Amino acid sequence: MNTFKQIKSSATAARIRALGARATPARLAVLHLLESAKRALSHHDIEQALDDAGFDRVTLYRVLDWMVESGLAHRVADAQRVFRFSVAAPSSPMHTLHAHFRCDACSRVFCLEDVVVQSPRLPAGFHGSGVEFCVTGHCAQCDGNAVPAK
Amino acid sequence: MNTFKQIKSSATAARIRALGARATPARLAVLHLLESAKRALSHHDIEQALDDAGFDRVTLYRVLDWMVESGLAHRVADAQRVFRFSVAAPSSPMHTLHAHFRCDACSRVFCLEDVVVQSPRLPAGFHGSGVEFCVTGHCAQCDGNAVPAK
DNA sequence: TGATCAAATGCAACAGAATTGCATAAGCAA
DNA sequence: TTGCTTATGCAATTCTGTTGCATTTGATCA
Repeated sequence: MNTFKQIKSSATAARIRALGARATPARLAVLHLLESAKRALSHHDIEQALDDAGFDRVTLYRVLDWMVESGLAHRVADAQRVFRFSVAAPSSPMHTLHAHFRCDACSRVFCLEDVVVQSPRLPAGFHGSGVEFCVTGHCAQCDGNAVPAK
Repeated sequence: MNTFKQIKSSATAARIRALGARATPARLAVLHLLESAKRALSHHDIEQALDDAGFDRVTLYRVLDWMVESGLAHRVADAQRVFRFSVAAPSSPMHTLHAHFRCDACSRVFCLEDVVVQSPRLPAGFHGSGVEFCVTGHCAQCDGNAVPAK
């Protein structure tokens, strides 16, 4: 397992400093976690995954807020009205054409990378700047299983 | 303003009784309100709109739960992780192909009646049963105004 | 009408997610 | 290493929604 010292000079740390922010352990850990996750994580997921490091709950909230503000991550409210976070694709011009899949059984949220979302025609006077698109159903692990995955 | 007596035998009341439920003042009031609203209302919106009647907070929550259960209304979690409710179109087979517009300025949610949403292709093993589609931006009243509409 | 009874309500307490204030700790530039 | 600004940790609070339970009431039937 990497210590803070070891990853302090990593590309991730440089990316954080390039934004004018400090490369702190909490930011490095959360960013690494989100980058390695294939799905959108809740604050609770992140807290459990980084339990060893012992970050304060509020610190994680603030790191996530900062990531969303600086464009490193997306934030969506899931059906249980809990925020979920996923890394923003660096190439994506706006984090607006993002699609998700939420499993009704295990409540996990997956990013649908290759789904193209187009904005529909809107009523007169309305101007759209972003689109949220979420499909619900059963994920590959839960489909056909009585017991939800993990 | 209509008294409870006056609207007790209305078509709305009959619709409620047809579902095997009692036509109570709270249900009539909420149903009337949602039917006359052009947008999805939060519990807070509803509480304020029906302030005169003095319904308890919990009663409104339970009426809304009942409406969703019996198919009279849709419920979605908005970007601020607040539930919003809108009447279900009686003809609509499933409340899955529903599209919304959320104003970034005033946070109100509008129903986009005529937008057709189709489910995208999903990864192997995934099975979708519903779709949520929400466009964000500025509504007709807030567009170009510095101060958000009410 | 009036009695009856399950369904609905009101009140209080609770629960979970997220935010705010403030004193302390720590990253990083000089 | 020093100093300053940013980030963190802790406690308390807000906001949204839920649960338990005693009381009231809508609708049925005599």
